[in-house]
Amino acid sequence: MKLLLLDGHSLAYRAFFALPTDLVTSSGTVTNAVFGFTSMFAKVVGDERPDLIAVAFDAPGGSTERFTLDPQYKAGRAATPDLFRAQMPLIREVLDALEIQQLEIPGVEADDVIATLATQAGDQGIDVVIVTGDRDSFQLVRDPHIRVLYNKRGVSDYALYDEAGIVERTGGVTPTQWPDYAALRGDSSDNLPGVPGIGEKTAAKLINTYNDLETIFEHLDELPPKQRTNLGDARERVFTNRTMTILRRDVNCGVSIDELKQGNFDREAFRVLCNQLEFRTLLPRILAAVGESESDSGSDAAQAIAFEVEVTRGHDSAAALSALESAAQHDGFVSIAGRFEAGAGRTQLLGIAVATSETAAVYLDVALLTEPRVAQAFNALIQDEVVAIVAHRAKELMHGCGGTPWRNLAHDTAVMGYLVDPGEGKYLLDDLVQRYCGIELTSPDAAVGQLDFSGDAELDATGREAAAILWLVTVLREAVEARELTPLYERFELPLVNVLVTMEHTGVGLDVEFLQELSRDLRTQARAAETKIHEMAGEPFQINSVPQLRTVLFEKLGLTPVKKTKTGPSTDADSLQKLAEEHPIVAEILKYREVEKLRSTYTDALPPLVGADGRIHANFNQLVAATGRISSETPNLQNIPVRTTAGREMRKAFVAAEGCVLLTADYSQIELRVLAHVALDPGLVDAFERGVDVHTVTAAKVFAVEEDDVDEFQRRFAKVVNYGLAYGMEAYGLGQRLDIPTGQAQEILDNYFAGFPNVAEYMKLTIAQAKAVGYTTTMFGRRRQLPELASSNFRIRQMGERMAQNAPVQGAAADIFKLAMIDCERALRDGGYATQMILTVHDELVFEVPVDELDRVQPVLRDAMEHVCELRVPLTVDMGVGRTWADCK
DNA sequence: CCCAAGACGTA
DNA sequence: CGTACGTCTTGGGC
Repeated sequence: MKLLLLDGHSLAYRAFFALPTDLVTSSGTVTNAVFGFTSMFAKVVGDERPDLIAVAFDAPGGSTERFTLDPQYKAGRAATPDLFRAQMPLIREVLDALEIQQLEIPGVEADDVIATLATQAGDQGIDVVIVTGDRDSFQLVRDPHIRVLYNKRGVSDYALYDEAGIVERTGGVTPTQWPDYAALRGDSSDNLPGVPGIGEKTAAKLINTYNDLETIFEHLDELPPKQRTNLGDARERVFTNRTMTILRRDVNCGVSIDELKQGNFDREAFRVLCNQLEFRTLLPRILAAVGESESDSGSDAAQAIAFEVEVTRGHDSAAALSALESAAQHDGFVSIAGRFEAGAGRTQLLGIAVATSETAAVYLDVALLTEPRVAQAFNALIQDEVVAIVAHRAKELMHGCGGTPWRNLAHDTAVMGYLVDPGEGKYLLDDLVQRYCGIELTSPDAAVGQLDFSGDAELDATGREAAAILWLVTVLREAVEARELTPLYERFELPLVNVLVTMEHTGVGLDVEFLQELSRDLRTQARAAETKIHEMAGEPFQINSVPQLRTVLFEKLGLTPVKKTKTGPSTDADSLQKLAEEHPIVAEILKYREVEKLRSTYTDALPPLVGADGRIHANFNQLVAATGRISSETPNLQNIPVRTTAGREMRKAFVAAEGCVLLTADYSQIELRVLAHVALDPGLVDAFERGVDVHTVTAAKVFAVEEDDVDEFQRRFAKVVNYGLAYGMEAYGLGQRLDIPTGQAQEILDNYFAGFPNVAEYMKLTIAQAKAVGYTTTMFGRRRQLPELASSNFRIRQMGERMAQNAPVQGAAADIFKLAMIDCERALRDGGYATQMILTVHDELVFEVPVDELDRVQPVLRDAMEHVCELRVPLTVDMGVGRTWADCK
């Protein structure tokens, strides 16, 4: 006998956030949560085949009991988005149609209902599986009968926990100990504060050592001083937390266990409902999972989505040759997956798998690939303009294969995943395959963790990846197309992969000796500052340590705190600046910070990253920034100092190769120009068309003076306003920034919006539109999902509004810039230039140019950049030339 | 070896 | 109480 208990609210909520809200019926009903929940339901029912099922829902008011104990319970929690709430009745309707028992007990949460039923059933020797995304259910697990099927994330990622599983997952905490553990750790989503300094790890350790809260508090004296005081202070809170976390097992549910049988449902009625919801693929899955499907024999096949891949290993060059040659003849997508020693793209490639069908792949060891004839065949494959190559994170694979671009790259599934939801995060192949295709990529062998000494499992995995990419391509193409992202994908993102791989492969020359000398100099300066600081403080201490610095400044020397962080007064540069008058130590600290920052982040961190070729090869990441920008890591070459004189020195270390110079090309005020274009503001457009300084024009409007009479001070204010605006800045922030009263800042803003009325209008419209659809769009169609806008939490919603104002502007600038990179690269290639693009910094490109082609290439690049697209205002590019980056002025 | 917090570099 | 990033040091802990 098996009972399945589902937490309806928790699962539906997970589904809602896992799936895009543009899952709508043709009549406009958003169905992502219904679809996701039903899909989850079909999967677990199909997998578990329970005899009894019940779905519990939270009572509308929540738990009366917990609320009485702590009025703050679940306070501050984002109200359920309207789009979600509207779908709950539909979920109930689906379950009704399936004749599944639903329980909603007034004054009680779903958890407690489940706890009660699970305990009753367990006592009767019935096997219970609890399906939920709420970890508090872990306390219910009891061998051998009660287990939790925990929804880790998304709609298809689950883990089934028995007692041992819980212990393993939590780092030693047993189900019985769960409430004590959770009480220490707190629960931010339920607004139960934990103990400062005690996170999951520490809580688990304490529970492991002392077993329960009572014992911990009896042995406080054995703990480190910090923990002791923190625990002591939080004592009452912690015990309340525990009471709140313990689930009730005495709820009067009004049903007995044996009544939780699925009723005889009306298949036709259900079919009609599915049609209304436009669940085409779901209908057969549900029917297969629940009760016998139409054709009994086919039921198993329908629910388990088979993903068998036959991976063969090419053992010799003949096998490799024939595999590569037949791939080259293939009339359709050819997918390639790579296996790397460690990090993809940055370490040795061990082998590749090639697939031309969704069920078979060939794995080739890198040793084979280096044999001349095989290498030739492989090169033919990746360079052949007719063959359509698809890959996942193609750029990394290209690096593994020698760092040259693949002109026949037809698709990159990671890039598509990014475009569909650029905030999602990692775009792991197995995640995408699971989400979009409903397929478990990990092979059954790997899943059970079999030890494997032959390495065959890894080859197998690479082969499966190659095959899975072919599954994914089709589905993602549809997803991209459905969101009208195809032009952006084909014209911008996909060609960019080749530009980036070339740029990363080329790298930038670094003068290591220069940096080492600079490092010595900085170290001396730091020492000098350090000595003075320690003298003035009257004792030596770690200046880099914020807690220690706080003690010295605000306790010992009695300085006045300016602003606070959540752990104490802030010591950031802004605050310290304001304290400079109070004590001479402040200036020295600022100095110390400055030189130490430069030393640790630049002069000392960069040289170890230089490759065998004497150059730095950063990783320019196309898939991280939610707005569409490119980011740079290991190292970050997009934050090399430039604002201060001392900082700018760093740029002298970035040097052109022998016979070359560096050429920088940066868009002048690209974001403001984008704003002028999209807002179609006459004042802004006019300023850019006249080619005058936009900050001066702004200053004239804001301070009501003639443009000729604007002074430096007014211009500086105007500049802050201009940029702050694109970030959704308000009066308070502007005031802080300019060190003026909020009222005065408000006046400036009012004047601004009076002077540029369309900007105000545009911002309002943008926010309203984003709220209506749940995402923003750039002028080139790039989307950014903004779930924050649906939050009931004021602060989060406001943050969402600022992001909504910024994303279309920053994003469009990024779009334009990416197009410029592509066009520049093409111009260089078509013109047969030896010039290389080596850096990209949001609105600036750096090229390495052979001296003898500088005069010819400069206008070519300028033209490519300035005419990359047609805006209502001109795009202008400033260029600089020099031996080092610092000299490019 | 890992994590969080705070600080700070860039556009 | 201004967006978007990546990296460093500390301090605590595993």
